[in-house]
Amino acid sequence: MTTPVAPPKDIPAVDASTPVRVRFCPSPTGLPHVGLIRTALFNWAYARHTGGKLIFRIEDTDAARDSEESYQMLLEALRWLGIDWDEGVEVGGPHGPYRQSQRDDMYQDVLVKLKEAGFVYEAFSSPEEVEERHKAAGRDPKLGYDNYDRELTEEQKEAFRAEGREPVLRFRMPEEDITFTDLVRGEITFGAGSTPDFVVARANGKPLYTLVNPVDDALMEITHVLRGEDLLSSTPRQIALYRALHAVGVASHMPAFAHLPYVMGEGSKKLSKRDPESNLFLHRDRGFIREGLLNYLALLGWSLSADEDVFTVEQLVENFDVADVLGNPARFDVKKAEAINGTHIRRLEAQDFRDRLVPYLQQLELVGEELTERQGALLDGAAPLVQERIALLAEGADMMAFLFVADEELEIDSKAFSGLGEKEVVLETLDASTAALERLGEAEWTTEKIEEALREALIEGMELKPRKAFGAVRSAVSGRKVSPPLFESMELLGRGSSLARLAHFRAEVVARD
RNA sequence: GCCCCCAUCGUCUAGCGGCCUAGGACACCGCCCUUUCACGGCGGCGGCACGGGUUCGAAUCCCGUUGGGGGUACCA
Repeated sequence: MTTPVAPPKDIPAVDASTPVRVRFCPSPTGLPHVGLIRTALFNWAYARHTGGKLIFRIEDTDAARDSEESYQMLLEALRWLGIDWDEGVEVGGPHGPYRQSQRDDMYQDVLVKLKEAGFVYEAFSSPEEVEERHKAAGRDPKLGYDNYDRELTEEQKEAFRAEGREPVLRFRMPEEDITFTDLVRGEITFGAGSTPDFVVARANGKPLYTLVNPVDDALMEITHVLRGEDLLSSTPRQIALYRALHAVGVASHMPAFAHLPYVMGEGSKKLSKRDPESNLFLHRDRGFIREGLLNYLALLGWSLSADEDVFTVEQLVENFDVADVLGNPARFDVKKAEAINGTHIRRLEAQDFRDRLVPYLQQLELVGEELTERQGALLDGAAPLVQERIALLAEGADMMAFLFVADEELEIDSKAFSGLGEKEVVLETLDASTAALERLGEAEWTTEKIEEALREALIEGMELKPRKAFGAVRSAVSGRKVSPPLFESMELLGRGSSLARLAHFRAEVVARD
């Protein structure tokens, strides 16, 4: 082993002319988190904006926490949103494999090089021993590693081994300030000594994130590291290690760093995996469309302009620059996300919107795998009626549900009975409606004729307020106080069903007290 | 404790020294439209954390305070 040295600081950096290579490198632990996906989105947007490449790598070096299921969900999440990658898992590329669990040989090679150059050393101290030494010296026991094993002699190491100890490998931090320019936060300096020597490989030889993340970034020639703010304080370690990697010929240049702000939940705490709204799939299941969620996620830390909150993914790609990302944490506001989503829903082509509703109708078991001709026709007619009035696709399916159930299976919401006025008047209204509608033949069963008949019977005939008059009919036909436009709904439902529901509802009213 | 980050309406933000008596969006409250609910339109409420500087001039620059967050693992 050579004499320990600090690696040289002058390693090539990236500049504006360097072709961009960014990466998304999650650990497959648990459900896809919206904060994580936002990070993927910004990396993707930056790659696409600059004409660069996005590399998708999996950091599965923690066998105890990683799962295949989680990996599959990550793929599903990115595919759903349309975030594609140029190199990485599933698609391959010149720097594979892209799962760290399959790259151990490379890490061992690098470890040997670093050891030979004296950049890493064997450390035998247990965490308890480090703490004890701090206490004995009157220091704060929570100070972290004390660099005790830095200058161990071969004899001392042998003695430890004789005790049956296996050493971890620690990286020797240079004793100097480390400064870098964060693309979103500007110049940041960590003082010399503020970062203790850190472990790069476990006693069992398995490398840790602290090693493999920079090593893979170097090997995959990453130029811009856009990652979560939680990794900001590990950057000095990353930079010091990068310099060492350059010294041993593994890294060609130092990447630029950008630390993206947190996505917060309620109050002032980071949106945790425990919070339901952190789960990307929950939003999808509630009926967010990719356009809406992508738009909202991009708004967390970035903005298109002073007065536009709604934009397309094309606009995002055209305008996104990581330098414009804000450093302050952003709260995930479900209400605003829904509002943005609603706008995108309204922008959908009618046919597209209709088609996207199908899975939600299936989820409610209103339709089967294949739509029947009748169901298709109902959906065609109802989709335009709900498109203007919902923020989530699931709401749309729910709103048109009454069209897809048999008359005798229609559930009547208890609230549908309230606010209709005096019971006698309600019955009279229903009777007048039925009488007027019965005079309409099948051929006349159109929105216009239905409206005409009901207006004549109820508004003119009974001199009722429209709200009360149509409210009773609405409750009868849809079982709800709120529904798509009534006359259109009745046309879709058909004469027989409409009259049957009127009769059924009348009986229910009579039976109620 | 130590290190680092952050600080404009309730929330997300525009603002990068004079265009700001601070603009937009969501939410909220009115009104209009209206067969319900929405959509749409109009209006309203509401903010530069505090204290020092620098400057002719500060939301914008600097320092401090306070507050919030993260890190300080043989997790990532």
